[in-house]
Amino acid sequence: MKYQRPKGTADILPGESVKWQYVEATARQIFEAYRFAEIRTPMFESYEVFSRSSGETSDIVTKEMYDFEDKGGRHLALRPEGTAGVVRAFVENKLYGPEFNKPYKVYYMGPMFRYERPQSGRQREFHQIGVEAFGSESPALDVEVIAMALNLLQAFKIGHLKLALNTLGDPESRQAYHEALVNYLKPHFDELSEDSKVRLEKNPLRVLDSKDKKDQAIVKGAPSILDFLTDSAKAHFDEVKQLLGALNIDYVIDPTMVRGLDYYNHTIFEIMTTSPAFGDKEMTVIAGGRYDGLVHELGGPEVSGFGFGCGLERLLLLLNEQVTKQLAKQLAVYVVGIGTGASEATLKMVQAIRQQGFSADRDYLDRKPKAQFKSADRNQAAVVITIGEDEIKNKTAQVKDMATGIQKTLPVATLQQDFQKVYTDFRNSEGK
RNA sequence: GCGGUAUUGGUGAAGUGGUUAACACACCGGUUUGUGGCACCGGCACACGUGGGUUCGAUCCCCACAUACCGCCCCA
Repeated sequence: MKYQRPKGTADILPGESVKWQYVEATARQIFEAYRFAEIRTPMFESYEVFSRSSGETSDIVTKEMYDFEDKGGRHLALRPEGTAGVVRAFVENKLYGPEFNKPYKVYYMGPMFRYERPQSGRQREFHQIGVEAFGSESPALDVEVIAMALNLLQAFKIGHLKLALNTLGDPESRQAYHEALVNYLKPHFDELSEDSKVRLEKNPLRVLDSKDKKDQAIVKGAPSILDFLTDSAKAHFDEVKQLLGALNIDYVIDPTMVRGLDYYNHTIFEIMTTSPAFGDKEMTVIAGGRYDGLVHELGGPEVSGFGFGCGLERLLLLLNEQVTKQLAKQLAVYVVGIGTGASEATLKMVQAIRQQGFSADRDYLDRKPKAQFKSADRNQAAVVITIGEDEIKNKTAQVKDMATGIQKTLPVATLQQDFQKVYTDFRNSEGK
């Protein structure tokens, strides 16, 4: 094959795209119930928007960004995640101004790009649905957004959900913990895996997340972030837990959960699920948290933020057949033309029906009636209209209800002027 | 970026160093004249991811590359 799509990208074909439309439409519905409004930001931004927000040393910035110089010498990057661009837009458009509702709540959906090794549910161009809420430090906001994330997944009937919760505390808590963790790990340095030795230098919290057995044994004895929270950080987290309880939302505290992006603090969460699609292993579908310093970091005032990102490809892998089956679009009318002379009449008929708001299709390959009926059947046509020489002569057409097999002869004029009536008449007779 | 597995028609796949690359599904056509199912018959691979090499000869052996999938890193 001469041309192939770039590594890690996908063509979303008809049949697949209906699922995307369904997921996107459902998400919009839910978000709007929570009063989030859509924001659309560019697919690429100035490189610094991402390097500043995600952290200069984060993996995303150092090895996964698609960055390039444009013809004007600007250093740009394809967005690897959604939050940074939204925050930039929030600041640039001064959405923190007094005339806007607080919290300022937005959602987005679209492609993201990360240069990494593709795997199931993980691509170089992938899609996220995400939300951000700015301007409230209330734990109630944390909980509401988490609840919305759960709502989203529940709307798709995805089971085996697990909400994992942790807090990174405020900068003060974080620094104290950072120190304690490093002090704990240093004496074990030689026992750590090669990966973790590097992590200890770059981002010690990552060691907590190691999949290496020996590392995990060491981590077991490590201090917990929860013991290093300042009073206010602890109060925030306690309130979050209490409110989740008030909504009867189950969660598990995972003090070893960390984040790939540097901008998070306080509450962080992940929603995971197990599915055959991921080899029955746990896979994170939604992840998010609080990022109180980020708006300021990107040049805005001290405005807090809370949001999450949802991996669409991963979500799609979880949609079960029951949900997707009912998505097939039914064809209202298939027009069968018999004989070469019928093409004009057939064309006029499909056009007239389409103009009345119904879907209509026909044959374009001069196939025999039997083959045309087969197509009608395959397309799940509700009604077939047949036009042959006799019908043309008499200005009539055969109209057949495919479910019952009942066929009537009707004037062409009726079909072209009031197909709605014909259609509902058929539907009613089916009910009986 | 590292390690592993895979790559045959529209799809699922079988197969061998050597004249015709199984089988099934799908699709198209037919089984007499204008109607959806079933049955039966027939058709359907510029040749086995791409490029090199070994060989008298390779889809089957070797190398490189590409892509997919799995594990690691990381992550949605």
